[in-house]
Parts: sequence; structure tokens; C-alpha cells
Amino acid sequence: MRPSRFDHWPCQIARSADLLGDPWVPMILRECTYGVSRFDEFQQRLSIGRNILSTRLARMVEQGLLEKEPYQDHPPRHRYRLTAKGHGATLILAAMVRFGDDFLFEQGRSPIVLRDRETGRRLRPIVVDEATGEPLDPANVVPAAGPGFPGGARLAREWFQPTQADERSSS
Amino acid sequence: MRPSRFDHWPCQIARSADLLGDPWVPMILRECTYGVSRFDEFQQRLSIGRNILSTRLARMVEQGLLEKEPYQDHPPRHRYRLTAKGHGATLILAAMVRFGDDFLFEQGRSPIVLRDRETGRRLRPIVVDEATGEPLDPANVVPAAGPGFPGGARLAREWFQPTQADERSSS
DNA sequence: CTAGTGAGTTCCAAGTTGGAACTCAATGGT
DNA sequence: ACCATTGAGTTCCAACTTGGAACTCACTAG
Repeated sequence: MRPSRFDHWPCQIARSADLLGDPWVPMILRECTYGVSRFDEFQQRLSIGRNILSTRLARMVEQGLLEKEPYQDHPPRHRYRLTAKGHGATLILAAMVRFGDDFLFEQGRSPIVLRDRETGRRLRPIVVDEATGEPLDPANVVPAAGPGFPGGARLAREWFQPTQADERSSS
Repeated sequence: MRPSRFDHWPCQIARSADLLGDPWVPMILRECTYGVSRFDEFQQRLSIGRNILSTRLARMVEQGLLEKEPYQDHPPRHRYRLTAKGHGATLILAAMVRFGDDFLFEQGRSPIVLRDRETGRRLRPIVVDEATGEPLDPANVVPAAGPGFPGGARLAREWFQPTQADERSSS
């Protein structure tokens, strides 16, 4: 059957995963941050099949991550550029870079670093709590029902307290 | 043909995308943070096919995101739990939550919020630069060759300066 | 002796992937 | 005028993946 879609699940993670849940999409976004914008350039740099690239770009445009902008008429040509939403998604890529630094490559052997485009200063992404500036401690962060959670409080309680309350039952 | 693998590309984004580049994987990680750990519980909460779940869990164990731990012998039973690496990956989920807040749901209508497990305080994830604490401005962040970039400086320069230097050519 | 639970495996039709070849339109030599 | 090239795709097809349903196996509870 067709792969499941997640774009209507009431969950930011599900919907983001629906957008980025194909490895080519982060790759294309990465290329965009370098300034790549033309079909053949994507195709050659990523060694992606032209048909695959074609469907991916179309989907990303439809989803609002990229926009397709003509830059010349007579041989009709266009470029693909990041939208604000697409730029927003690159922060997820930044989190991936950090994850890679921490868990996928040896200390100091990362192939890529992030830099400030203007000053060239190295940037080390880290996910913190906006209010306190404290780094999030993954083991201590739990999703909970938010204002847009469908179905009311009882459902929320059921959903977020799986049958096994075997670990922490207080409160 | 089989989907391309990215787990040997010299790039943190590519390798992370290889791990998370299937929407089920973020979903399973999300469930783990709620405390879900048993096969059937994943299966029912996500409505994922048992065969798919089976292969995903096995792959995630192999990749070191989860560990499979027996918790009883006689009917042999086990649970799946996040490893340190798995917990690290949840920071990417936190970035997805933020992206969803900013671009996928109306202000104040997000289905999910993150909370401190102990205090219950709401946490708003944001990606900042570790050194300055300044939020990353996506439009101003560019990937560049890092210490582990293969192939030396000339290759790096070629790679990170696509043919079109049409936008910013200084420095 | 029957029903139920946990944890999978097997089966299969329908859908997706990716490499190669093909199209089309316009421009650049020669 | 003719041929090659570039940009941007489409078309084709065999191999592989997905997911729903049914099946297995090992115990436990009634």
C-alpha cells in the first residue's frame, strides 16, 4: 500500500516527520542553504534520480518549504528557493548537525560545521528552553497535551499516561 | 530499487536523515518519551502494521537508538527503551515541535507542549548558538567544511561554493 | 479446555524507488 | 544550416517496500 501519511495527525512531531520523513528532503534543504537552486545542480550534487528529484521538489513547493521562481523567460527557467517555512525547517537540520556531532562522529571529526554567513564565526547549535536558556535535558522532557489537543482532558490523560505507570506514578 | 542509504555520507545531516528519514521512527521515539515500551502498545497507539513495527524496532536497536531489554523470562518478554543516543535524537524531535509551533499550527493551537518531567513547567525549545546563547537565524547559517570533511581544502571550496555565486560573492 | 495476551512472522496486492533513456525548447559554436 | 549542449523535466520498468490480515507460538487465567 501507499506509505502512511502523517500530515493530519494532531502532533507537531508527526506533521514535521511527514515533511522531513524522507531523507532526500533534508538533503535538498541542505543544498538550498548552500545556495543551490537549479534542478540539474541538485541532481548532480546529490546523485538523485531525476524523477525522484522532480516529485520531491514539487511536493516541497506544495508544502510551502520551497518556492519556484522564474528567473528568465525565453528558455523558461526557474530556481527553487527556501521560503520562510523552509528556512524554519533548517533549524531542524541544525539540531541534526548537533546530534551528529554528539553521537554520529568522533569528537572533532565532524565533516560539517555551521558558520555565520556574514562573520564566518562558527556556530554550535544547541536546543535550550527559551525562558531560561537552559539546555534541554532529553531525559527530563515529556510531551503533554497542549491547547490544541483534540478530545478534552480525560482523553489527554489517557493518552499521555500509558498503561505502564511503572516508572513514575507520583502527581 | 531499494531506497538510497545515507549512512555513509560524510555529513551529520545525511546520517541523521538516514536514522530519522522514515516518519515511523520519530513516532516511535515520541512514544518512548511517554514511557511506551512494549510491542503491542506501540502497535496500537500508532496503528502501525506489526510487520513494519517489527522491522523498525529491530533497525532502531541495531542503530543504537533503542535497546531491547528482557524484563521477565518465562514467557520471554522484553521492553524497548531509549539509549543515550535515542535520548539525544529526541532533541531533534524538540526542534520539530518548535517548527510545528511556528509553521504548522496556529498560534496557541499546538496539540502538544513539552514539559519538565519533574516540575511540570512548560518548556519551549529553541535552537541557539551555544557560545552566545543567541537564537540561530536560519537565513544567516551556512554549513561549511569541518575538521572531518574528506578531500582537503580545494574540494571543500568547490563543494560549498556552488556555481552560482550570484547572491553573495564577498569574502 | 478455552480464551486471552505478548510478541512476532508470513503472505500478498498495491505502491514507490531509482537508473536509463527519451523529450522539448532554446542557445552556442562552426 | 547543422550539431552539441544546457536546463528541466517525463516515461519506462524491474526490484523492492509497505501495510492489512491472518497465522504462529508460548504461556497464563478462568
